[in-house]
Amino acid sequence: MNDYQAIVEQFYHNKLLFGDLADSGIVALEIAAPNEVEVFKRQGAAIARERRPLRLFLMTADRALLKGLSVPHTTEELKGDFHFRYLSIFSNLGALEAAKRHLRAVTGKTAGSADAQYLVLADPIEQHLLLSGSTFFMGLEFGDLRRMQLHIETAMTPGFEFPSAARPDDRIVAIAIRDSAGLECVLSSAELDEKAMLLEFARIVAERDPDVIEGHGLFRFTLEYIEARARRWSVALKLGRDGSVPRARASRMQIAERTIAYRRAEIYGRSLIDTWILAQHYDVSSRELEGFELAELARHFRIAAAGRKYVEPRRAGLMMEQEPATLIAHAGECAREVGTLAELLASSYFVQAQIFPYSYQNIVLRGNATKIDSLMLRTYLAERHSVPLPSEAREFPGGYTEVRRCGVAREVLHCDVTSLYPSLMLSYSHGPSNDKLGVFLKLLADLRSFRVQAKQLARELAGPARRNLEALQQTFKILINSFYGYLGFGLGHFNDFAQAADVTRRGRELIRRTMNELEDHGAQVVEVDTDGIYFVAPAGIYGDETAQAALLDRLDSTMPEGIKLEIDGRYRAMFSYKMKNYVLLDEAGEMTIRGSGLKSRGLERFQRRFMEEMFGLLMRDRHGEVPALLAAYQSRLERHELGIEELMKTETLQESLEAYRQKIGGKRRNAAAAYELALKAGRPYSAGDRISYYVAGKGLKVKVNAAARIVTDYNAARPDENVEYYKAKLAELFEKFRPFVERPGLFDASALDASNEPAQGTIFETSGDPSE
DNA sequence: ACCTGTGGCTGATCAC
DNA sequence: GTGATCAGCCAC
Repeated sequence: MNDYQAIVEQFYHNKLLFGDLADSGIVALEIAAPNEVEVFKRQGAAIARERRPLRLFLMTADRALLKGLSVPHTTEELKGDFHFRYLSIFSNLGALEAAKRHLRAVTGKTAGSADAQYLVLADPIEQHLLLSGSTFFMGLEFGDLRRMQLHIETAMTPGFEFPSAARPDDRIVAIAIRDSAGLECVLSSAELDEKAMLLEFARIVAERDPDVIEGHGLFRFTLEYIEARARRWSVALKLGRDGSVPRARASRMQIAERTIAYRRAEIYGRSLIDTWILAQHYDVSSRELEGFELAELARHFRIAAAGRKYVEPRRAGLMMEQEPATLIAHAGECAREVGTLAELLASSYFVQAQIFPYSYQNIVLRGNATKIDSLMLRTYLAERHSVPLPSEAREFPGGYTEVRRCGVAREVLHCDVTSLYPSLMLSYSHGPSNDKLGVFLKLLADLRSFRVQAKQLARELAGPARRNLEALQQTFKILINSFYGYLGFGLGHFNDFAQAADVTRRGRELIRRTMNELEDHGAQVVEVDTDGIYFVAPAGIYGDETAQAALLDRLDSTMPEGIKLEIDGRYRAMFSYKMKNYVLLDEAGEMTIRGSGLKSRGLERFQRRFMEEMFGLLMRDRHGEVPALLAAYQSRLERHELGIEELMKTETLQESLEAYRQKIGGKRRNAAAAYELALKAGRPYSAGDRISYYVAGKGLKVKVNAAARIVTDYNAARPDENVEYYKAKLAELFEKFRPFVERPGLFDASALDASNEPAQGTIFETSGDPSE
């Protein structure tokens, strides 16, 4: 056995993480009958199916609650004296439903309320997995899955700008299908009518029998469209492994600050993976995607199919007017890109499906703290131990943030405390105080040590083994970072706000101590956020790695056991603006912009461009050229030279139009341009959709939400953007940076407030100055 | 039905 | 005008 197998084997023998290890090869699990699950196991090219008794459960705080319940079940008392101390097991769905009705009636409350008397998980598959300890994909690798990619192109009724399956003349013109076993085909209107295409599509799915169907916008567009067209032609889309048609219901998911409405579809025996959703998740940590259309992602990840022609995103709708032959070729390329994208973005979820008691499809849709909770529950139930009620949420202070100096600094280093919160939690045993079985910190410690080993081994290997370890390592990293969040998670059964507050307090103390140490050693601290410090290197240290190591050693000696510092960045220059807002210029001349004030997607592109060019000048000691840059932008605005892509704003709708309308009616929020346009458009927009608009009209007094126009209405031949408005915006933007342009160098941040007042004689003429 | 946390900046709007 | 508030986006 080689190192790789040995280490992987060792990982997978951790029961806390991977559950019961016996059940390998599961690629799907479905409720086949009220009292049976059907398990689909992959065995090479074949699929084995077996039926097993269904096992469901709920927990109660009081045995008497189930008195009088006549459906068959068993109840046992659990160890310990936590709130949920009785476990009731059911062997059929109807019995569980009856029990839920009974409990609702007896307690007058639903599960999940603050003082809930019972606990029941919403999804029966999750219950079964949690109770049995089984998880998906054990013993398999990502490459073992039979994956199919699906992409459709549609034609629109003339005069419309968006597709709708409800219009009789809108229709599918191409269905591209690929799979990991080598199939590549495009069904198209060139050969088949729409009904025949749909029938053929269903036949191919049944024949190729994929475990996973992947698509970009699968939930929010593709499946819904296909199903709508199938209804129109009375085609039963038998896509399930039992010959059933897809089921779907409206649902929502939360990804960071975004709430996304989507249509949750399910196909019996298969997992549905939407790369659009994977990209949303990816962007939460990377924050570098320009947009979420397939073409943009393909460009970003450099995975474009050969010969791919790009279309500016806002013009994507015009693709639909192209010749069928172009569309058909395009569809095949898209399916190929979906497959590559899924390989990049889904492998971490594949590993997660081996760990958590959720289906592969649902793993993508659940939050990390919820997943950690499921591991806690699984172990407590396996040990037949009672489970506490979540404690009530309360606020607690977070990380320490400070801008000590602002302006342009030279020879800057960044040091950070490696894995600050996880390290503090392990060093000081900050786990849930009611975790009697010690699951939480054990899991965290195991994950951390696995990650170290996996990272190390991945470096030594190549090929698929390396990719698998890399996926493991990435997954562990994500989980490790979620443990702190779990402590402050209102719905975590073992949450502990006092412990969460202790962790952040120690973090603040530690970083402040490190700042002081650095200054004592001759560094000038510039910017601090939670676990990292940017500082001007003490004399002679910047280019000298040995001297840096010596400095780190001295600092490390003052650190608590188990806490390590590292220097992980070196920058020729840094422009420090405000807290969490700064620009770095590295040794290779690459610039990195951080912070919502400087690089937010909420800013128009011309503002971001202007700032980027200005920062480049500031950091390269060319302040004098900024006024000319400003003048050049102003004149390009006047002459309509910038193009609407530079001027438009793209915003994500965070709530449904209905919710917005209600809030406006109740004066509970202000009018916003994106929503007003969505309301006018007549298209069924929902939360998570993005809208691009620009400001038209004349003068500076326009109300943005009234003067905004949707960007597809812009006509470059008759430009109607509000030039005064955009010029004023640019002038205001420049004003914010004027002090740094006029007085180069690094200042104490406290001194800036005084110098930030409007300068006494304006040095630079700015044609669009709003003060004129 | 769904949900990891806190801290910070900015633009738009509205009440004062 | 000014301050307060909300929404959106971002750092860690």
